Amino acid sequence: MSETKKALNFIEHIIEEDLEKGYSNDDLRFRFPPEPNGYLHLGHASSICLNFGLGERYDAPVNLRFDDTNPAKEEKAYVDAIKRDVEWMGFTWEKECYASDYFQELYDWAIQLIKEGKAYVDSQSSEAMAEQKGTPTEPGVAGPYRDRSVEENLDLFERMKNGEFEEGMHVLRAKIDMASPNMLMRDPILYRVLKKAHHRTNTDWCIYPMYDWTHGQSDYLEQVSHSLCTLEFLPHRELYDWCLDQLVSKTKLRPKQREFARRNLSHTVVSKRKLLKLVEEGHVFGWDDPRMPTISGLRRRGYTPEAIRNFADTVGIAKRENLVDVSLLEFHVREHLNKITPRVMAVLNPLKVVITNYPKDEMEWLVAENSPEDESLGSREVPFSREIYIEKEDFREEANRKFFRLKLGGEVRLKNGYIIKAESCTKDTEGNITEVQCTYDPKSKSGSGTEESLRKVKGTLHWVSVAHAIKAEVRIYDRLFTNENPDGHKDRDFMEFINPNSLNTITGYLEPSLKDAKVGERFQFQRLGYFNVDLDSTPENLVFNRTVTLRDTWAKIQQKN
RNA sequence: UGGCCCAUGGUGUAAUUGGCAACACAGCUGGUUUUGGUCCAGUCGUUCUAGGUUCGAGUCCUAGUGGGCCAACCA
Repeated sequence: MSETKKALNFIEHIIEEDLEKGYSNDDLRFRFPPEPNGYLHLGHASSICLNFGLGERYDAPVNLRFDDTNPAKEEKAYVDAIKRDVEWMGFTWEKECYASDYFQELYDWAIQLIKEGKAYVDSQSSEAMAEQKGTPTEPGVAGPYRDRSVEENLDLFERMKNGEFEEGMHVLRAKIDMASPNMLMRDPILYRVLKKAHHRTNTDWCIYPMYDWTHGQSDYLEQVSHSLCTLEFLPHRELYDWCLDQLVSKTKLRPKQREFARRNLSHTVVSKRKLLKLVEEGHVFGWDDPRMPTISGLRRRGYTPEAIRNFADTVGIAKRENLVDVSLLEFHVREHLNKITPRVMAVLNPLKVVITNYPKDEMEWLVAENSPEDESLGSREVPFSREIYIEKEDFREEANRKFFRLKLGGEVRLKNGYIIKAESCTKDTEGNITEVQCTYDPKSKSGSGTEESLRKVKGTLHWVSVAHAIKAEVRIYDRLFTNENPDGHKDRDFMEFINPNSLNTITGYLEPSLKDAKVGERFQFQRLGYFNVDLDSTPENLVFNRTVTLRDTWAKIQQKN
């Protein structure tokens, strides 16, 4: 690999420094720790690429750990979806772990904490506790149960565990510092009663540990060396370290939490809560709707894992606020799809062209190269006949020199076929063009080697034979939000910016070779964009998604005028 | 009226840790092309402000400005 010179990000600098200061390469271990309460999105993809990328770079193991401490929100179905997504991204985890596997250790450590006088059972309402907690600018005050005896704490905590109390009656709190400038250190809650079945431990437990009492310990148990999370957890670091201080053994590795900025993508939202809202309110058809920035949505849309990984690598990782333009993501899909997809012809907005000097009952098969990028993809045959469809946008009665397409009296080449000349056109009563009459040059057939076939004409159009075309449903997607940063307005809700026209379903006319296209297969519809076969597709009713358009300089030229 | 984090072209990230500010995307010009795609060549544009330390500051210090995070029995 020529990657060795690649610049390091700040996390890699930290690791390099640790390596110099005495960590051995074998000490390195990472983890990707999603909560199974929703589907993974592009933000997670960054984290996945970071953690697993570090694993690859340092040849270190990476665990997949489910942070499953809140049975009220978590489900097995999400666990399965997450595993599928990480696998699809092309990464392999060392161990599949669950925070719930550590419930017993966590409980034992909590007992130890109580015995050392560092935790107590609080029996107030959450409102009362919130009041005593103070505000960021005012210190908190001690509640009435802060100095309960160790014996009473031990007894109450055990009874909490045994299910003797209803939810909300008692919680276990760490006894740290009610006046700390860090709100999280003001006696954080460690355990709460939750009488809900857990997707793995079922009803074994009715008390569940909070995030802060779980995460660092889980890292420690798995001997994760660098625990990477997003910036909003930065204030948690002090508590993460406090929790570790209570139990870390000098002979074992002590995990480090470090924080990076989450990636924000323009024209979308990346927050499970907000994505859930889009699903629940029916603005999209589900978590894997091709318009969603979820990994499953992107997969269904036709994105490749390579494209997403290259995107994540290009964007990199840092600590500042950011809003990455979707065009960078689109660049990376195009880059990959350009290399791997076979080219085909499809007309999405048909206009009939009759080639008047082509015999009525004749047809022929023309040879078409599958990819100019990859010869090994070979070629196929496409049927040509007297009546074909071209795109409506590809014909004008008259146009200036910049218009390389078909106009009356002008010539274009039909891709893989003949040069045609537009002679006349017919219109309906409203003046819409309904048909174009052309003549063709029989000697200009592509690949025939004749002088005429070598003749240069400015425009080349894609087309399909009317008699041979197969119809398919084609789903054209646009951005989900009309605003570049729907989440970034203090006075406006992100839902105000939802794009009502993010999905446009049309009928396309495809060359017949596409008849047997399988779900998931990707193609370039020449001059139009990259498309793949949607999950909803059946042999009787083909359904395609437009993954992304081709780069369109013609559209830019038109915009300027 | 608190604590913490951050600030480099339009966007995202680099800068051998104090030594000529660079890479990708986007934009613009041109060339090639049987995809107005791809590819190739070229081009535009950057260190928040004010002080300080230093031979030398994007990098260190001070102050300011701007943005973000922190008061869930969520993670």
